[in-house]
Amino acid sequence: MTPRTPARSASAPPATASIQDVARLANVSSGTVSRALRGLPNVSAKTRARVLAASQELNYIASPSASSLASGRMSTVGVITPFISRWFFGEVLNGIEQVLQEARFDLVLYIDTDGKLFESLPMKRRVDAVILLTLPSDAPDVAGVANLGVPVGSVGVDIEGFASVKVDDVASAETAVNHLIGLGHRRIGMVVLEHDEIEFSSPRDRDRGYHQALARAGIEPNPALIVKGYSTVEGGEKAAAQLLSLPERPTAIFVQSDEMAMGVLHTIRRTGLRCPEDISVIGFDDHELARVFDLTTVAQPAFEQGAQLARFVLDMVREKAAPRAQVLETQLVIRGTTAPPPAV
Amino acid sequence: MTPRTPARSASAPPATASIQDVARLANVSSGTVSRALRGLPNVSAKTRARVLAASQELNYIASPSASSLASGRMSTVGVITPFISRWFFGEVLNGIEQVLQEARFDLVLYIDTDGKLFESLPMKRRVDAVILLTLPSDAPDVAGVANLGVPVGSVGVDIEGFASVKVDDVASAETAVNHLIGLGHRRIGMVVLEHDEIEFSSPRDRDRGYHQALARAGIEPNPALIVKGYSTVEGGEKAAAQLLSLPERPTAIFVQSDEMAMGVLHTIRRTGLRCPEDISVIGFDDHELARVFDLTTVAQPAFEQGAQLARFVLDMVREKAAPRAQVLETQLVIRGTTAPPPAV
DNA sequence: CTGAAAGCGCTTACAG
DNA sequence: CTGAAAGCGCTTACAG
Repeated sequence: MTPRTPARSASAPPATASIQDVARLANVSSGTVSRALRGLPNVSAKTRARVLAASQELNYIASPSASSLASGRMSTVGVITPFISRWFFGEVLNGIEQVLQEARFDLVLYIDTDGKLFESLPMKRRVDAVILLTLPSDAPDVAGVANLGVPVGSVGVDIEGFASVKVDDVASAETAVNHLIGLGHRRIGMVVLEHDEIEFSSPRDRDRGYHQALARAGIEPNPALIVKGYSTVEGGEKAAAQLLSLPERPTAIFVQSDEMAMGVLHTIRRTGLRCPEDISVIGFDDHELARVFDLTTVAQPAFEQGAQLARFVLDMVREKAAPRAQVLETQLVIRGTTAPPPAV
Repeated sequence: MTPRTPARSASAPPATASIQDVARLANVSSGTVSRALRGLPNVSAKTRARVLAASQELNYIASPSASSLASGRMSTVGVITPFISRWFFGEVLNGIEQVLQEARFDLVLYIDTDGKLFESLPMKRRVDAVILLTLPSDAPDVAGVANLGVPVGSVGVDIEGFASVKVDDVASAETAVNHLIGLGHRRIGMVVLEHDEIEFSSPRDRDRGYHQALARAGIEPNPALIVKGYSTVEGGEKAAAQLLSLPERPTAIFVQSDEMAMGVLHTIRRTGLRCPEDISVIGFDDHELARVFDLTTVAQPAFEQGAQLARFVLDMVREKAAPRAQVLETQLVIRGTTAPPPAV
C-alpha cells in the first residue's frame, strides 16, 4: 500500500456554478433558468438561447438533491437483485440499465441475498420506482417495497399491482420435459433451483411444469428423482452426484438453469457416463456457454425482459400509466445433450 | 361531527412523516431530532430515547435529498463499468456492493460501453466518489471523472491521484507464458482482449508480460501468433480459428481471459485437435467454469479487488484519507489443458 | 444539552 | 413570457 498525493490538483477547480450564477449571467431570474433548461413552454426563443449559452459557459448542472427536494422527483429507480454474477440476473440488469440510461434515469443497485433488505427500507424517499428481480410475492421485501408508495415492477414473477415481465415458467418447463418424454424417457429427474433464505417463484413454477408433463404422459412422479441445488455450476455437480448414486438412476434430467446443467454434465462425465448415450440433460436459459456444451435447453430472453420491464416502470413514473404485465416467449433449443434413452 | 380525512386513492403514497412530525411528538426541536438520530454527541440519554421512540412510532426516515442538500453528503458512490455480465466485472461489482451496503452507502451503476459516458457528466453533484472499472488513464471518462471534484478509485488500473486495487498483469501474464515455456513450448500464441471503443489497460499489460517472457527465454516474438478477440466465448472461438488456420500453428496459446479460453477450447475440439496433446491452452481469471473445463489459468481475486477498493474509497470520503494503491496476488492454477508440446 | 434560524439550490404556483 | 417568493426537509453554526 503506497500513500499517494491527493487527487485534487490546483488546476482542476471544482467551481460548481449554481442556478443563480446562470441567472445572473443570462440576466434573468432563476425561475426562468429552470424553465428554459428543462425545455418547459412559455420561454421565448431568445431568452432560452441566452440561458443555454450562460449555462454552457458556466458548465452548469443542476444539483440533483436540490431539484429532487423541490420537485419530489428523484429520476432514479432502485433495483433489487439476489445475484449479480448469475447469467440471468446479469442480462436482466443489463437490459434495465440500458433503458434507464437512455431515459436519463439513475439506477441504484441493491444486492439482497436474504430477501430481508427491505426491513430497513434503504431506499425510502430515494427512488421513483423499484424493480424486483424474481422475488416471490411472499418475500418480506415485497411487502416492504409495496409500502414505499412508488411504482414497482418485477421480472420473473407476476405480482398483484406490480408491473411485470416474465416467461411462462410452467409451460416452458413442461415443454422441456415433454421433449424428454417424446424421446422415450420415463425415468426423468429434475434439479431444482434452491436458495438459502428465499424461495423464488421460477423454481416453483418450473416444478409445476415438470409435474404437469409427467401427469399428462401418465408417468408416476418419483420424489427421489427430484433434488435441489444452488444456482451454480457446483450446485449442479452436487445435485447430479445425488441423482447418479440412486439405485435406479434417471435416464434424463431436467435442470432448472444452464449453469447448473453445466455442473450436471461435468459430474456425468467424471462418473464415466456418456451424455446423451447413457443419460440426457436439458437446461433452462440458453446461457452464452450452452452452445459450447452442446446443451439442449429452453431459451429465455433475459436482456429483453429487463429492458421491457424498465419501459413499463418508466411509463408508470412519467405518465402515471397503470402497471402492465407481459409474458415473453421461450424457445426449445435442441442440441446434443438429449437423445432417446439407452436400450434396456 | 366527525371530521373525515380526505379519501386517499389507493395509489397515493402513504403519509411520510417529516422531521418536524418527529420533533413535535418528542417535544423537542428538529435540530435535536437530527442530532439524536444521527448519534451525534451532546444529546442527553433520555432525550435521545424519546426521539428514537417517536421516530419509530412515525416510521420516520430522513429524506435523502433534503439531508444531502443541507449537508453536502450524498452517501452514494457511482460505479462505471464497461460490462456487467462478464465474470470479472460481476465479481468486482459484487465486492464493491457488499462493502458499500455495509457502510450504508448507495451504489449507482453506470454501464459505459464506449468510454464517453462522462462527457455528459451524469453524476455530477450526485455522488461522493466514483469507482472506475479497468478504464485506462487515457479514456475520455477518466478526465471527466477527475474533474468531478470527488475521490476516485479504479480497479484493474493504477491512475495517478486515484485509489486503486489491481493485480500485476504484467507479472501474471509472464508467469502464464513461463509455464508454457517451461513445458517446452516455443511457438506460443496469444489471444488479446479487445474492445471496440476503448483500449483497456489489462490487455496492454498482459501483452507486455507475454513479450517479456518470450524475450527472457530468447524466443523471437511472431506477430502472426497474436490475435485479438472480444471478451466473450465467441470472441475466443474466432480468435482460435485464426490461430489454427496458420501454416505453422502455435503449440500453445495464452488467452487473456477464461471466457475467451473456453471458446478457444471449443474451437480446438471442433477442429479435431486435442488439448493438451496437440495444443496447450492457458487462461486468465479462474472463472467458476475453469474447473469444469479443466483449464489451466492464472487466478485473480476479483471480488476482493472490488471490496478492497470500496474500502479505500470509503476512507477517502469519510476520513478524507489519501488515495491508496494495492496490488493483490494472482496464482498459477495448473490443470489439464497444458502439457509439453507434441513430439516433432 | 437544546432551540431558533439561516441556508442548502432548486421548482412552482401565483401575479403581472 | 417573466419575476418574486414560498417552500421542499433537512443540517449546522450560533446562542444560550
